[in-house]
Amino acid sequence: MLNLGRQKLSKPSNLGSPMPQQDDQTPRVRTRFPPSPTGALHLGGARTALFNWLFARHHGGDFVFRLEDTDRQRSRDEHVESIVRAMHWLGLDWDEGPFYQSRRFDRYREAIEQMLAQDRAYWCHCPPERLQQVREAALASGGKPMYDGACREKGLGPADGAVVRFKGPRQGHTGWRDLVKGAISFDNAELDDLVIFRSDGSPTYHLAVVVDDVDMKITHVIRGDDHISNTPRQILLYQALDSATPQFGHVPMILGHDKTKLSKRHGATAVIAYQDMGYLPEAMLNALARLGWSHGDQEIFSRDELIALFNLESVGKGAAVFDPDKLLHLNAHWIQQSTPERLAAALPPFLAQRGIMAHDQATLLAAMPHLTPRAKTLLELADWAEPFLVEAVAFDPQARAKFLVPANAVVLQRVSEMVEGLGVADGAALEAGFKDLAAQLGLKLGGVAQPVRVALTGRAASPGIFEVMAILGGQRTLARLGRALEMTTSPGA
RNA sequence: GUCCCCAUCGUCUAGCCAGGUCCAGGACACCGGCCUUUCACGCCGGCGACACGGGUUCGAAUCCCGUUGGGGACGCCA
Repeated sequence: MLNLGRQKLSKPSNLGSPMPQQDDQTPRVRTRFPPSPTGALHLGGARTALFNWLFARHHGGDFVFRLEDTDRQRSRDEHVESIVRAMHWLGLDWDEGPFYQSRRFDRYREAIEQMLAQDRAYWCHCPPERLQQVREAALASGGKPMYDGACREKGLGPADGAVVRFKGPRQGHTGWRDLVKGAISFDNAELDDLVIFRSDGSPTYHLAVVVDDVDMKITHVIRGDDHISNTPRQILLYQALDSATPQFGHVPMILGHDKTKLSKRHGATAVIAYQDMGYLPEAMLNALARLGWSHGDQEIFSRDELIALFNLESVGKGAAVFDPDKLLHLNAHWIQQSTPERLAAALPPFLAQRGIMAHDQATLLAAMPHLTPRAKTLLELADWAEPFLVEAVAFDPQARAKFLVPANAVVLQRVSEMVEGLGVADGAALEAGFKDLAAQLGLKLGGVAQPVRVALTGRAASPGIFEVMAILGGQRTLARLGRALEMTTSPGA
């Protein structure tokens, strides 16, 4: 069993001081994130979680985490674990929960009894086949596939295979002022009597969310706009339960590059996959926040800035397409902002992918500042770090064929002598020496630097050559120079 | 099909609510240049959009209507 107790991951600092001002008139802000554990946390869900979390943190309120697992067939523990892992990674900590709907069935049953007693719900004996027919008939005659209310006034009781339906109003309109979309209204005639209690004894989503949001005193429901059509039905349920409705904010969906609902066809959609690909959580948070929300022309936001600046008014109304390139760019930025220590701590898994199971930490730390401007992901960072961490460098065949040739033997020989004399600590002296040598040999600086670069790193691209030598140290520099010198005369091996 | 939502560069967006300062600004990507010992970083420049049609107005990206387009919902899934 996972430990899913009260979580306190990162304490959002109050730098920039968001405004946790709470007077006694306005109730404390409480938001929630209620995924159903039927799959991994995907980008859309993560953004919804982020917006709810930011809204709560901005207002100094509470963020509740709840698992909507009323569908026992599809809900799985492994998905709960992966969602929790993703939330942890992103640093979205919750104040209460996780609550499991599957453990609250008694409470839902109680609500249903109450509605039944007040004639706000009724038993329905219609078999699935009939429902299917009614839907098809409605569709055929150009209408909306809705339940026709056959059992509505029959006064039926429980029976095998029976369900309980909500007895909704047939006239009037149900609307609300949406926090992001503005006024929205539905004709109640468009709403049919939805099932709130299944024949297997479990409550349905609509009933469970409403009861939970009431019990958990949720004040703001921030969710994807694919829930807009559910909202009038839920508002009616709040009323049937004699409860006040929370405020609703429907944020636009995140689409794939072809502008359709995000799915596996669009590449990596599970947030946790980005951790494995070498992305930093701050980059993901930054990217997710900017998908739909904006603050003038600002593009870069730290977690604390997000908390200080986030508001629902600045959330756009149109759907957004997720752009992996922008995430990559943001990741490069946040890698550069990060500290060598933190990066080094996050690197082992990526190093391991390259077969490096152990390495010298001091060397890695020393190299880090020269590596970060070149890496857009931790995976790339590990790649750049490799030459500094392995005993014998792997030579890029092309680089070797081009630079470790007999004609360059003299270059390597002379540089070795130079290093023996000057050491590797004084970059300026080395540079002067390189220029001098280049002039003597009738070469440009690159003519000297490139063979040396390949000799020391095995590649044609690396940090500045004098930095490379300093990081490697005199001994290893000389050893690699020597080995490369041998290679210039034995092309095959 | 019915209902609901939406509509500024390829993408994310600012501007729209309180019409003129917008022949529309920023960012990513792309292209060119600079820097340079390589690759990056950085810097400079370029390409590139108000979906369409009416209306209101001296004036509309901004307000109104319509069209088109897109998305979502219509389950004993959430």
